[in-house]
Amino acid sequence: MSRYNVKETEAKWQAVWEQRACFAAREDAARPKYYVLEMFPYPSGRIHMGHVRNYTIGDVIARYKRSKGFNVLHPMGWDAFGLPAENAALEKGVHPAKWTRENIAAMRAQLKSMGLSVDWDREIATCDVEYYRHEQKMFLDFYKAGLAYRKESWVNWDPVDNTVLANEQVIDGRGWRTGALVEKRKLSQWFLKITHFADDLLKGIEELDRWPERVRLMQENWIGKSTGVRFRFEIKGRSERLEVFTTRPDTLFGASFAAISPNHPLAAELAQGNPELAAFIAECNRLGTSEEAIETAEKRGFDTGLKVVHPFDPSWELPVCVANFVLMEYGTGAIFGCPAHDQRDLDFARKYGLAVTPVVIPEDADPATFTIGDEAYTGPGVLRNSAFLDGLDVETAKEEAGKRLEAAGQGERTTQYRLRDWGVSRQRYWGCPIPMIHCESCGVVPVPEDQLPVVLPEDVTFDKPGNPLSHHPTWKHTTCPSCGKPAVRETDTFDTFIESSWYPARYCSPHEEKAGFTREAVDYWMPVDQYIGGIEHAVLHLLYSRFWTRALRHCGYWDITEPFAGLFTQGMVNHETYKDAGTGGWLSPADIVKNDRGEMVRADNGAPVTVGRVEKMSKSKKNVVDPANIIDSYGADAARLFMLSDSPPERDLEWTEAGIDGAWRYISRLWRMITEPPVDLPAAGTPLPADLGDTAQAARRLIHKAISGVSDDLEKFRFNKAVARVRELSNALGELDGKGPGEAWVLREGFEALVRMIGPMMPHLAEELWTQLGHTTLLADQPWPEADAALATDDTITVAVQVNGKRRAEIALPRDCANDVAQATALADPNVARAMEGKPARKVIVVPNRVINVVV
RNA sequence: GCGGGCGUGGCGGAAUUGGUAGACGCAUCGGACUUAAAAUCCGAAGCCGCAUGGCGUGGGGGUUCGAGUCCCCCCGCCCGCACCA
Repeated sequence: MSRYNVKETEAKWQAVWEQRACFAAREDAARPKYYVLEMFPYPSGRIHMGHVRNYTIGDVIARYKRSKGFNVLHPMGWDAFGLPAENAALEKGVHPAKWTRENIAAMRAQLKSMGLSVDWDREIATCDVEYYRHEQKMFLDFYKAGLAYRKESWVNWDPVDNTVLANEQVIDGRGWRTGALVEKRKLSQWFLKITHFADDLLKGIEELDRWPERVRLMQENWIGKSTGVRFRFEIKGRSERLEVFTTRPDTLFGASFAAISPNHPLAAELAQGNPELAAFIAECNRLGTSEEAIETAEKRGFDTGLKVVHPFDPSWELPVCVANFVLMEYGTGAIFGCPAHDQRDLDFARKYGLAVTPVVIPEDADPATFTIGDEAYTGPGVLRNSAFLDGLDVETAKEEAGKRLEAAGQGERTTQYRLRDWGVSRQRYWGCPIPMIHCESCGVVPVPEDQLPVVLPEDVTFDKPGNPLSHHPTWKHTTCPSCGKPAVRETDTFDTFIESSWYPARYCSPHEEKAGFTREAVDYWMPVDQYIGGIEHAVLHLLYSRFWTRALRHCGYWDITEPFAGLFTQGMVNHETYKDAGTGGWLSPADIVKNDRGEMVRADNGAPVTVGRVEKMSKSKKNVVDPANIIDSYGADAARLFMLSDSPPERDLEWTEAGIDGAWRYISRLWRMITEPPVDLPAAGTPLPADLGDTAQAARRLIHKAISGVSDDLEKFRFNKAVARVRELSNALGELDGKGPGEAWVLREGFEALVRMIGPMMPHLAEELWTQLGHTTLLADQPWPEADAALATDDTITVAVQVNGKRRAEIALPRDCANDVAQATALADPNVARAMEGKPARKVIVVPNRVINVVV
């Protein structure tokens, strides 16, 4: 019995595919293109199971589409700038560039061991100047087009390290390295005007019909469009006015206060002469901005003593409070409070004894008795107690109130977005330099295009805290392109989301030197037909890419609007967690064994182990399984098969030892079944014999049903079902002894179909079996099998017969047989007759080819 | 709090979208091969019952000839978020 030699076989075919450049993509107008892209990895050093799942899914799609005749582009590269490289420099003294490039080399080898159908000739790394130089040019074009600008913005500042911290480096308000209390500092930073496209980005979501609904929803909420009115209150005794935004101008007659954010300039001004208010503001700021804090926080306010005048009634004055639930970042940082129709305002009013006047009465309520309890009324209704708005419905009243404010010059109807402009400056070394120069006489001057690229210097040191670019002896010193006087370069670098915003385009012409991409290449390949990655990028990366695509169109780079026509978000790879029952410390799966009583114990000392819940693989919980070890012992195909089996790809998957064993067993079984058939198979290409017996005939039906089913499953990314169907077919073929008329021929047909169908999932095994079946071609170049529609549908169908909705019998009927024949056959069945207990059928429902229900 | 999703055997999951619930796999049990074990192969199995049969898709109700699927109420779990005026 020959054993399948995984290691040798997988290495052999990987080499063959590479030598023959099987997966090199060329533009070809004659063939339909298909661009499959998995989110490119950050070169952390080793691949993890999430990568294996991601790239397996992508590779199945890529190989399947290839076999269906598409001209497939399936590239790979590295999201190579970012903070971890700088941390490595600080912790291990390795230069970020060296660390990154070594990681890339290691991970490239690991990815190649998966047998991906990637065009490695198109590999890119975003830290290469050949890559990032092009985004410097794009940024300058955005600047010219008014899409990039500079403004003051807050950063987290670590006073000990004298460095800016990213949000994730701030833990409980302290710097992650120094433990020092983080300060807020204002710095001048670069922003991209994503808000310019707010409405377009929102409208575009409607067209993304191959995106998951929940990602579309998350983006919609993130953009957060609301329409309303911006108007100005007159402040008693002061010359300036208080501007507020509201979506409910219809409820203005129910107003009982105005409130401003603790961070509102007016609050700051008043606090100067009022230590109590200053203390209140400080207290509000202390209260964390975490969701939990906000949720449990009580609505609190501080009466400033100021009064504002109601816009529709000069004799009506409202108190102005500083309130902890008003956000400076949204709208104008000030609101008017209508307790009857807004829950937060109601909570606030109840606490401080302010008036609660209902002005919208539900259609079915009695206006004389309608009152508000502890729940604000936010539904539809008719306006009351509202002067000129009385009797109007909510929508009409909103419009009318808006018009009045506009007519009086007090306000205007506007649209408000939650979306804020994208701050792209990072006070970091390992990123793309922002191509700008600061001149004392000329101010900010863009680097002239002929001086691009601004190359990130690699001769830097990390011995001083802060950004090494600022400490570099020469790099930042230059001359002003405008006046020629000495000037300094911008030492900030770009947010790494910029690199990932346009990399799909770079893959289309990765070696182009003059531009980020050529028009011909992107016109042919873009947009990406299928993008695959984790849900964690649902908002930022995917939204920034959509923005960047629009910004490029705005600047005449191309005509496309959306970078990703289809999006698939895969689930996580999880694993059981283990703790030492005595010490409570986390244990790795590798440290655990089953003892002879079937209990989980420590491998080293036999101590009992508590098995915890199944959770996302993470270093901290030690429930990580290294794919390299798995591929080493079971092979890439087994790992790939496991990733595709059982769990639907969008759901979380639990990695288990038993599961990978099962995958390996199936591979061995297929190998044995096909390399040691029960009878000699006819030569490849032997025509269909005339004398097919019933067994052979039935087996052919199963083969063609499987082809049709698997094709359908792969089209819909239902890989778990495709695997189940493939196994079903191999079970059926395994039962044939090949001795009956035509059976040997059918075995060959079945094996070939099987091998073609596992091609995308287990490409090495499939390629090897293809050779074993006597072919000299490459399976990778073979077309997907075609199902014979006549064979894929049964001509006799087993139909269930129900009596009063309960299944009582099964009968065999010719496909699509006449209803009266079906009915007669059903009623003639003895089990049916018995269940009917001699009563006449009142009604018989016949669902063709499905079910017959007799009602008595 | 708001928004979204989910709940099916011991487990992962399937069910042609209102038509035979439990495909396929894992674990389990029985048998064959073996001195034995492993591997492999064959077979059994939702639950209750010896059986005719009954019960069964988180719980309760409804619509329907027929409900895992549709509607209403409740329970539990997961994810996202922004007190958004």
